[in-house]
Amino acid sequence: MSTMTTRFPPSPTGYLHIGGARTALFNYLLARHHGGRFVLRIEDTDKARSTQEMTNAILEGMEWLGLEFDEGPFFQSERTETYNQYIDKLLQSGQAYYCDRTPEQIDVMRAEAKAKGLKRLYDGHCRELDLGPGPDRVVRFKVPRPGKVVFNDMVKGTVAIDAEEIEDFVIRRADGSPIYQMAVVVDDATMGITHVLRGDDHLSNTPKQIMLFQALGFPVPEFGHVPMILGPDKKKMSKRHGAVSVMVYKEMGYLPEAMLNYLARLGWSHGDEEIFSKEDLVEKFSIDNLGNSPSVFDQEKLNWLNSHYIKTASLDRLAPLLAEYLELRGFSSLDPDYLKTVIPLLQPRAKTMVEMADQTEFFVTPSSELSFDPKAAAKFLTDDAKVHLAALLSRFEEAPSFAPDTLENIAKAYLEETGLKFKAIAQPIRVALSGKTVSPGLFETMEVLGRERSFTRIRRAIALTT
RNA sequence: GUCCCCAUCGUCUAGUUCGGUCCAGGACACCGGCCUUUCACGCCGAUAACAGGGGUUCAAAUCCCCUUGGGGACGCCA
Repeated sequence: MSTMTTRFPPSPTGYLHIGGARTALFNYLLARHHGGRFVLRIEDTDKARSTQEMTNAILEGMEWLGLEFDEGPFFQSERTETYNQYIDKLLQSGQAYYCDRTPEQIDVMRAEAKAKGLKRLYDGHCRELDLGPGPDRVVRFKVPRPGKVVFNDMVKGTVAIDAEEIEDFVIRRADGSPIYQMAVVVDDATMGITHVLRGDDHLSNTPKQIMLFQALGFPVPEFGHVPMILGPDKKKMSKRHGAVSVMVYKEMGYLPEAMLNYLARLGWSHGDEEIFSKEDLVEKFSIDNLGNSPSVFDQEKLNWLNSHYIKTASLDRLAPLLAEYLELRGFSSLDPDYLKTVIPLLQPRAKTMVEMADQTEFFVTPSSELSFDPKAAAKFLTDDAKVHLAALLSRFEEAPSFAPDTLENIAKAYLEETGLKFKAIAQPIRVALSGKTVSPGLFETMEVLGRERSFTRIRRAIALTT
């Protein structure tokens, strides 16, 4: 029994999107779970649409998610000769043939077939013509007829397709370059791929590929087709929702561990469990637990997972990350130790790192530049409130310690003397400190800001003319 | 149109392999309440599904058939 080997074969004609990322994850997990190998192969046989930029983007996405591969990346564009050798083999053995029908002629043929209500498959015009090589001639695979391809899909069970449903498909273009189906089969065979786990959309390619494996005398790998991920409209994902680079999820403030966890649970489950680390997934992943109906991408659940991971992440992890997001909005050379005192106040409040960055802003904005939200100031920094702020300020200045408890006791003592309710002073203090009506707990905030910032800000609030 | 795949709460799903323990469990979201200095967190609670119809059976979410619905594929794209 050879080592289990899986692969992820993206085409560099687009970014690594949600669906691709999940496919990569499942293949990664399958290989890791069984102690096998995971191969990355870049399928760039379509020269016109493949770019280096996309290849880099895909690599970046996989790195972000932590999907390390054991071999590759291999590039199909560098293996043209190999593919052509196998195509020639097929030609020599009479399992493939040249065809001189032009794309235009084929189009006409398909249109006519459609008009007559027939299958719009290539009609096999050149199948028995025994044409030799020539300019503008493609090579087509001679689908064995009559015939039937039956295979046992790892997730869907037995799938059977009649050869009548499959046309003599092109395996080499007129320009001499090999086509996807050929490249995939040769690669999977020569790279020792034992298990092919991919999206549902490839199900109809499978019989073609199996025929190719057989014609070439290669062992046929195991196939598994995972249901697709749908958008909220239950249609195939569009740019509107997940069909963008997974890196935009990083930009939106998602943690890779949340993304990984979410992706794993889309179409896969392990009893009632919801939280899985990458290690958990490697340990628990099994094809048997894959679902077989399409699933809808739900950002709300991703949000929940993300806030979970934000709440449980270490300060050492979060501080540099937060600094990155803050830097994007112009805050540079921030003190990591200061951020580490801010973060605990924000962990239960931020669903994303972007939100955390939002909420961190007033902590890192220099007090002299802090602006007060006009509405908040008008409502809470009244003349009345300023009197109390001034009184409280002088008491806070005398505080023996700046611990939340101490501060709170000072405030309470003041309230008792004046007969005021906490609510009367809470928002004014908050607006003074943060410029806004929303912030973490007042006294924790003061502790983190420290004496100097706190006092400066309260003084500025008192001095503010509204 | 043809072929293939799929069908449990709004969403992700458990349960389907070996029908009974399921008047269907968990999670997210939503709603209500508690906590409370704002916003969150947290805690408690509620609403919510076996697409429909036929079978088989003492018994069906689980097996079979049909209908309906959804998805995918039909390229000298991958």
